[in-house]
Amino acid sequence: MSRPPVAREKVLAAFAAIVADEGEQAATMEAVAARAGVSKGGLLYHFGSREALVEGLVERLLADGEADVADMRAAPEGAVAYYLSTSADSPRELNELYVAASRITQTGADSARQALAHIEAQWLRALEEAVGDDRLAQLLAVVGDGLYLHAIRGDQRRAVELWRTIAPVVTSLLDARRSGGGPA
Amino acid sequence: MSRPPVAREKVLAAFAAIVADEGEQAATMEAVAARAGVSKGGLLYHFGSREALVEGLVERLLADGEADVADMRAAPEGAVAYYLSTSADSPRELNELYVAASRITQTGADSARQALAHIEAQWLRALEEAVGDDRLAQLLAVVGDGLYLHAIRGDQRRAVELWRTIAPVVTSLLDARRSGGGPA
DNA sequence: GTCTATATTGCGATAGAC
DNA sequence: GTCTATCGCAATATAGAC
Repeated sequence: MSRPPVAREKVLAAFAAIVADEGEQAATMEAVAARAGVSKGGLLYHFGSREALVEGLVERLLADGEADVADMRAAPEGAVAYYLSTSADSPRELNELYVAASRITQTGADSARQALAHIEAQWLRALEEAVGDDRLAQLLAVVGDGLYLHAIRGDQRRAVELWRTIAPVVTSLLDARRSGGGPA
Repeated sequence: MSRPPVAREKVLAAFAAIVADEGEQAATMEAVAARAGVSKGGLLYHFGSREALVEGLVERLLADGEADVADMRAAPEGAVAYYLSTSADSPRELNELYVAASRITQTGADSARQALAHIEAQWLRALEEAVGDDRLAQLLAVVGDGLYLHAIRGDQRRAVELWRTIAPVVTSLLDARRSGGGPA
């Protein structure tokens, strides 16, 4: 348990990668096996079914999500900037898992939906602590979701472009609110 | 052309409905035919392939999208409120088409991606005209995308909930900006 | 643990009657 | 214009050798 077989990890990484950049339908057992460098039979030794593959991905998403929330709280640029910039373009492996899970959501895997909701709730809590206003935090979370929508659609360039454009607006709005107190 | 057969329309509506609320994989030719009340052969008379079905949906999305942009510009509550509230919960048929197209995007249909980009560009232009600031307009567009992400994931209740929560924040931010001029 | 078959199912698409 | 019947294929999963 503490040291799962290497092949298993490679299979999981291949599955996440194909789902994230070609879609779930492209991630057939054969395609995943080929990308991981094993045979179909070899894959099925580690993951007895396609569903098991999805479950494995969900488990890793939850684990990596916890780590990301910790990074977010400790980020020098602040939790808000960390959250939004990584929503548009996360260099880390979490992005691939998140995009993959978001796509899998659409073919009925309820565990993926729950895992995403779990992580999003934690991101939201960290945002609340950072801005001190739960409704503003929800707005920021929605902005992150909007950036992610483009990443999920496979247009990460557009997501990054959008983030660059709106970042100063978000900053100025937060500043204005902090200094002025703001209505409502 | 001006009066396409009724069966064709019913098939298209069934396809959009199944994709929107059960996912694209569930929308098999047989399932679509059953929901539309025709046989598989009957369906294939109108749409010779699955791809033709997708193209038909894209065409309707573009037509309905134009109509929505017109409604948005004419909305009594203002273009921003119209856009964001309908992002969370559009009572109209457009929502189904938009969600369906967003899902289809993930199985490689490039025409769906292009159609969505086309409509989104028009929404953005209408937002720009309403708020008089192109970067703020992009931020609002991203907020709409974020609300839609939840609708696309099949959790429209959550999308509506989020909109109710953040609506006053958006309003107050817009007001503050309008009266104060705002930095940047 | 990993491989090469192979069984099985479900889908898109065709053919041709009505 | 709509139907029934059927072909061909691709994908999941199994069986059993190595």
